[in-house]
Amino acid sequence: MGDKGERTRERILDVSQRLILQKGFSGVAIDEIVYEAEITKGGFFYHFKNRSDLARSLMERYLEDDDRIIKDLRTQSCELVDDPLQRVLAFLKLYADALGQVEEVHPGCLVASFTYESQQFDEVIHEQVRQGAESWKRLFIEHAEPALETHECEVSLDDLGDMLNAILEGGILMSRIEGNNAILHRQIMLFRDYVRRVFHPKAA
Amino acid sequence: MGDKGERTRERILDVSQRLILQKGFSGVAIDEIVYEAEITKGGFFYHFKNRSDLARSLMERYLEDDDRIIKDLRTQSCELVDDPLQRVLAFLKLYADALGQVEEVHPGCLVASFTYESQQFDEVIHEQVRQGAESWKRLFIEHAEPALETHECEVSLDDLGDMLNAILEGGILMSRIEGNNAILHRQIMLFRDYVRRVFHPKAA
DNA sequence: CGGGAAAAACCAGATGGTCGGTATAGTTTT
DNA sequence: AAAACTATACCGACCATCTGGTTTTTCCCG
Repeated sequence: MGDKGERTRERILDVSQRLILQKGFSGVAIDEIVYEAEITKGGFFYHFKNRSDLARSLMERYLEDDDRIIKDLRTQSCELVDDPLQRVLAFLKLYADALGQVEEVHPGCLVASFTYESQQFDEVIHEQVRQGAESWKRLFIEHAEPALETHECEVSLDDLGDMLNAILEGGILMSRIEGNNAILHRQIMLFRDYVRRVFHPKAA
Repeated sequence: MGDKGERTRERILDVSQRLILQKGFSGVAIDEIVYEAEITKGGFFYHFKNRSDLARSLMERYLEDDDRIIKDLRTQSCELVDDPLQRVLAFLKLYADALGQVEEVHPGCLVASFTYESQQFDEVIHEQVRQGAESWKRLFIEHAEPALETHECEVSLDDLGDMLNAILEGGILMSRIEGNNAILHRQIMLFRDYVRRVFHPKAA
């Protein structure tokens, strides 16, 4: 199988992502990536045209992975319960567990990292970041929409989608600052509690 | 007044903060700061020992400013209403308006910026960041505590404090991504709505 | 199935540039 | 006279990128 190159490429991406989330994109030298990935500089530039290309590839992979994870949890939640609102609540519990119940602290979100260095990147990456955030929001909204058939919601799903994104990003940040991943878990559960409170069964 | 030096120092800090929030700490060269602040390199190093010193001074000033702003809003809210819970809600409305009702998008938070480049900084700055986040949280908790005399709260104030921090940081991030500061305003108002829902008057 | 050419994957090293920081000597402002 | 700079030069480290060569893998032909 001709996947040796692919494996090296993935290793470069893994190492890069880890380093970037700790030091910021501009704070990571290619020399450092090359050293940690146990390749040479030539090897790096065989796989990536330049720094920008690395950034674009990283974000692409990150968003794809994230999308898959969220969709998996959504599917799981649908298999667990039938009621649309309960599915949303189950989904949020699964999400909280997935992100918050690991020992180590969350490594950070590439979307946040790149946003705080936005002027270093070209318009292609800005668009990737926007699409990513919008995609997360839409996944939540689509999952929550069926619940509107049987329930009234006091808040717009649009605002709730933004709120989930904000809580996630903010929760990751606070967890990193405190070195305590439990914060992230609890914050998602608080959001879940809020969702529970703003939905009311429709009076038939 | 012998504050010419102080004014230059402040100008350097202003320029640095603006640039860092756009490009990240590692992404900003001292040469660039020097150019934008219309001084020379010698002038820069007259005011700051080195890069680390700049970072520490920036964070120090940022936290002091932020602390003052929050305390002002808290005082304002106390002048507006008497009921402890209403004061918290008024405070959050004032906060939302202050941060969210400006035309331009929020420039970003230095605490978040530094956290996403944490490995670039020494332990002194890590401690500043931790203290900063804890300070914001404590200011909210102290402001909300009197409400517990007359009301029951279904959620711990500790968790609510973390939630406010998370919503703020996450809201700032989402606003920047979308280029729309209204998101930040609405997210703080959603948090306010949550606070309203978890507090119940005590049955005398 | 095996050898060999082509293509893919990777290495070693050089280049030109940038950056943080230092140093020095002088000038303006307070 | 002290504080607050300017002007300029310099250094060593670092850094992105390129060139040209080498190894490894693939795969096709016999």
